[in-house]
Amino acid sequence: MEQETRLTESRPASPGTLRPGGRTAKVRGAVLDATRDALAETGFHALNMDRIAASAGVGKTTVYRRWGSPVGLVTDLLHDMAEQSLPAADTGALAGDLRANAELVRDTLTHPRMGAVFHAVIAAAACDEECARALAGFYRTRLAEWAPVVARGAERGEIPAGTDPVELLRAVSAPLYYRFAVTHEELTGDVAGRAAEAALAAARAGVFVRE
Amino acid sequence: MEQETRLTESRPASPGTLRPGGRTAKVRGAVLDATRDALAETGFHALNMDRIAASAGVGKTTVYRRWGSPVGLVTDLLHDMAEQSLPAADTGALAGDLRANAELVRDTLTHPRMGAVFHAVIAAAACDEECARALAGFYRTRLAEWAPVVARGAERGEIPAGTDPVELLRAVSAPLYYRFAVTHEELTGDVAGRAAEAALAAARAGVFVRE
DNA sequence: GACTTAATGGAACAGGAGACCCGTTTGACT
DNA sequence: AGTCAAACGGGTCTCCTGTTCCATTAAGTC
Repeated sequence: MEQETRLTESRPASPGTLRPGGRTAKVRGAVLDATRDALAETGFHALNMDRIAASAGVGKTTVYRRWGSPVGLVTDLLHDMAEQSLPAADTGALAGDLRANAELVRDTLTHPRMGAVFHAVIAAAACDEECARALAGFYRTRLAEWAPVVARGAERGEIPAGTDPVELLRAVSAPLYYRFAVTHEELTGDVAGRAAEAALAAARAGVFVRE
Repeated sequence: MEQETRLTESRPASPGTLRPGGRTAKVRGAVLDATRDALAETGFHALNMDRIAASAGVGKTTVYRRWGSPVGLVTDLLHDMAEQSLPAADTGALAGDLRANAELVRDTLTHPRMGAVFHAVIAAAACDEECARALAGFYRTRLAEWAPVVARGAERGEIPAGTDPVELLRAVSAPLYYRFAVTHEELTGDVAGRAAEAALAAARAGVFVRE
């Protein structure tokens, strides 16, 4: 409860936003790096503010003041990730583009460092409303970046006109995230391939046409 | 770290397994009920061993001894859920059965009490290996219960022979869990319907045929 | 280059989580 | 019914988490 008030009042105009100079940015970089390391090594449940402060070479007061809690750290990590965007593929055929998208998701989730971060983000989002909103926003922008790929496919007539691009892209991601977050199965190349194929087959059948 | 040793040494032959008599079972029931309540009210991050003990009317020593941590509580809750199984549908047509499956998943995840439990379980599984295994086992049995439904559909020729039943069922669940756990979007009836339709379309196209 | 103020960091402090000890209760077995 | 062992529960103690206070450092501004 006090966690929630701290987060909502410290995020919009928190320390670091009014004076985004050299030191403040360095502190944030060091803390977020330390957070990534800690997540990769010991996971979200062991995320400890004091240890983060120590390994980032920063006063623990600062960490508590600016981030408030492990969930706050992960949420900020998410904001940081949202700022770096990767370009979408363009192989000339929708099947290839969707396959590339599925492989990108797979690579991210199986990456030893990134995978741990995503596990943490999902756990944190299940605990905290604000983190959930940040996560939703992250995927909204990520999917929007790839939407033109689907639109081009529709123009080429590979899928029915009126197909909802984002809905199709969600269908590609869903099987991968389902295995990653829910059943914790291994993400093989097969799984990614089938995710792309299944989504495309459904799109061709008109399941994602917006009425 | 000490959490891990405690869990591994207390779960396989923990108190309560050697003497599954009246009191022990009552204590477990009360504690798991209190856990469900707490999850529904305040979520996983606020799960507090002392408060659980108090609201279950049980000594906190007992809760610490038998479950060790919030993750342990949620893991046991999961074991408890795994024991109650619901019968699979049989509408006579695969499309209807898959739709029923999707609706069942949707009802579970949107159920105010159950939804909170699933959020907690997913968060706990992201933190703890043993909980992740328990969750994986839960879905293995759940999906196995529905596999005959798909097999009947294949016999009726509604999908290609050789279609992997579990793979098809995963495809139905995936979009729902993706929205539930990752993007935290609302699970409308539309979403469930499209999940079933898309999975069936992909199956008809032969995407889930085991080579 | 001096001034103002945001941000940092060290130290001390309070509160609560979690472990331990040991007496009590209760189920299982004869 | 009586015995034994297992599980429960109250009380206590310790250590860690998170907060507060204040001096120090360094951005931004003139």
